[in-house]
Amino acid sequence: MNEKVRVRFAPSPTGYLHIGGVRTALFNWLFARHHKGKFILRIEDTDLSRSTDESIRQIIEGLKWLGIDPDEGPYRQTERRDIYLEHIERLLKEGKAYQCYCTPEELEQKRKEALAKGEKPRYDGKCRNLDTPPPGRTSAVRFKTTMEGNTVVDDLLRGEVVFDNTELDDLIILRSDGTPTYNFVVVVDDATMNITHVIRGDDHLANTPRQVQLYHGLAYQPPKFLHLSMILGSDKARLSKRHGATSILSYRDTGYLPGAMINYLVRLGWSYGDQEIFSKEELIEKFSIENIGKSAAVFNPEKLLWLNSHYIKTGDPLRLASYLRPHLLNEGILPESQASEISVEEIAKVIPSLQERSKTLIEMARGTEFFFAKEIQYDEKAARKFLIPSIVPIFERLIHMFEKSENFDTDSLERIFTDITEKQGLKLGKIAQPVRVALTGKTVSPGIFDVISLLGKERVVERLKMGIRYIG
RNA sequence: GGCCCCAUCGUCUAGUGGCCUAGGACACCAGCCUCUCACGUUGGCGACACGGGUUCGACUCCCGUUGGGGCUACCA
Repeated sequence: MNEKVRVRFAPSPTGYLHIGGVRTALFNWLFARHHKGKFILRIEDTDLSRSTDESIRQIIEGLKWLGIDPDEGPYRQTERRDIYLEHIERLLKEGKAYQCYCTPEELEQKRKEALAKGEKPRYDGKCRNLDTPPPGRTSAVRFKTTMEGNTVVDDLLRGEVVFDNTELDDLIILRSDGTPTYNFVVVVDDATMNITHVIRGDDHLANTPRQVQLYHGLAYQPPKFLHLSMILGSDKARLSKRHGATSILSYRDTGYLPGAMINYLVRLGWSYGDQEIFSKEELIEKFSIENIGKSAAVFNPEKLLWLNSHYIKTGDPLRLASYLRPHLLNEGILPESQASEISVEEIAKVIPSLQERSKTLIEMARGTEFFFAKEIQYDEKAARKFLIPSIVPIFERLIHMFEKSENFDTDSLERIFTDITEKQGLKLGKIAQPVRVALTGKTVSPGIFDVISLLGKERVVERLKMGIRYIG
């Protein structure tokens, strides 16, 4: 690993960027950063019919949100067509590949027959030694696979994985429409981009012997391989839409912090003793292949939530404020005009009062309503229960005390409340709840002294008076 | 079906032949704290898939079984 490390993340833009892909990207990125190497983003868009620009946009946006920044790319395979054709030409010239005139329909037919007989469907090599091409047919190009002996994949995680070459067949490297196929371009790309380590999902392991043969055919040195185990859903099936949100951006949009996401994902398949919490810098320093696990991991939303709440709890209010702003807008707490104008400093003021009681930024956004709302709405049940005539004298007393109080910090406020509860022989709860409802409209809020202090004398007095008017 | 990978609490994992009466974290349950909701805190529940070897000694090594996952396309 003293050579310059070059790794890549190579998603296909055929849907949203999902959790599993992000974990792969993260491991590649950490590996590159740890070894001071390069992390390259490459879009595998050889399947024209399924690739979309929207998907590419989402991949880039998702990685950006998480701070998984590429050093090179995004490269797009559709832009590297000439390179692939050159390589195909070379194989053809060297007799290592050949034109295949079989139609997809014929192939499909043969596959069905093989399956029906309980055999493994393999290409029968019909066109392999054809002297005269059948007229009027388009052709695809197949690679001449070596079918004797075996191919060994040397995997950094799993050791030597041996495949019997009789399991393989001549794979198509150029479709009849002139576009190259995945197993071929991935080899050409990784070779020509000087990728040193291919770290990717387990689902690619079984295709790797084909790729190894291609490396040999092309006279390229294969990279080191490392196949990560999959991330599964709660039913142990491969993670998919059925398991709920799997798009990385949906986590951003539902109030998760990128640091929490990274911290969660890295622990799916990697560990460092008993440690659970890692900063990015720490991960870069500590990440190593030796501590990657071999077994598949089940995605556990509860633990992600816990990590998110941890990061909210311990986060810097100013930083949290910038993440909170879009949710303030989305939740309708602040109108668009105001949301863009208000400073992070202003937003950050309320945040400490909510850090301990918010598991997501959405929860936090909702919790700020008392602070940002011009006029508060009473929750009907709360008002009926707590805004009752017997509380009016207390409110009046509080208004009086607040108005003559010079300090409005939580300590001074607590003294005012203690004074009242002692004189009246009441428990704090007896007056805190009605005050809470008068000030926030709800029975749930940050600590009452925090609420009062944050709101400031003027608004507190105003809302208490409004409460009195409501009662009377 | 064939081939390949994997196997410690419900979940993520520590464990690299004696340190294990198997540790931590999430979740769950109970107590404490308390102005609401939370936070916090204390305790509890809870696993080496099974069967054979190897060894003085296996969670750790080997084989098999079972279970799960992946691949088996002119998808990636």
